[in-house]
Amino acid sequence: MYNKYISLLKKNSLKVTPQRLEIMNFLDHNKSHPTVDEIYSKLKSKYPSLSKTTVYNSLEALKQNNIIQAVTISGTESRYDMREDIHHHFLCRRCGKILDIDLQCPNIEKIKNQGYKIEEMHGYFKGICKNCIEKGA
Amino acid sequence: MYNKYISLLKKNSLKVTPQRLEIMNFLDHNKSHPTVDEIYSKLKSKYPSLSKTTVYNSLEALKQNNIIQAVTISGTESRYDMREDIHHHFLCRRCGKILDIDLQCPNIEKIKNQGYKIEEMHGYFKGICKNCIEKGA
DNA sequence: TTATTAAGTTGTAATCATTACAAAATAGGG
DNA sequence: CCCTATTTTGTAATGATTACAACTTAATAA
Repeated sequence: MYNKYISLLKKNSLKVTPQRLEIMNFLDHNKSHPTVDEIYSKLKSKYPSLSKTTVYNSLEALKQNNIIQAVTISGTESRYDMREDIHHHFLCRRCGKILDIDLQCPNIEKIKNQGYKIEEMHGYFKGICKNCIEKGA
Repeated sequence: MYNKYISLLKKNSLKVTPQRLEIMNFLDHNKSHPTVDEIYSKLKSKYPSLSKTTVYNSLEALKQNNIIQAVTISGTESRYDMREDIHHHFLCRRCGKILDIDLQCPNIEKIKNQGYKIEEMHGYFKGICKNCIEKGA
């Protein structure tokens, strides 16, 4: 059911293309913060005509319209996230996974009151995740 | 007076080299979160033998030892910061400046209590800074 | 439905930050 | 002063991202 994605695109005056629908669908069903390359590789096998530039272009358009969010926690590549609510991210140094951390930032209001206009907020934590701590020695 | 930097290096079992001292001194006196290229260019004119690889290497060593911090807010390049206290960053989309935001994150303890080991914490805000809002129409 | 055109897609070729590597230099302990 | 591990240096890769131009298509209006 791509209706959800179609209306999101239309609401933002973006043309509805099969490529964009596939990318949105992929992100919606892969919450592991995939890289451009992961998105491209997976979709390429199903849609051989897909170009990596299209993936970049589409992600950029979706990001500009706040449909998706770029997660730059690793420092070397962007990862993408389709969640709408504000949340933070945790990068595990041992297993490399990027986990969602659900918490509110009580500081945003404070900064707004200081005269800043806030358009984006990112909270990144790095360390060792619960899972790896339990497994590891 | 480079004594401060010398003892910081020694405390961390890093060799004291003129390159490292210059880089530390530069960061200490340039709180504008310079890029590798900015650090390199400025120091290169004073110390022509300096190599950009050395800047990268030194920054990496200093980062590993928590003497400096990498700020990856822009997504395209790392910037560096010598402040010791925990603080957040604000990237102004209009003037491009990266500003320090002094506030505590009350959530760190919460996440630790959930079983995560936290080694780093980064809070990034993006928007328009006070200054640009006042100047702009 | 068809014609029109602005928007989107594609592939290739740049770009640019960062890393790899190996040879030369040097810091610091003995 | 010697020795050796560490650091510096320059050059050459790497890898993510962007630029670009030709081609294609979505969406609008007649």
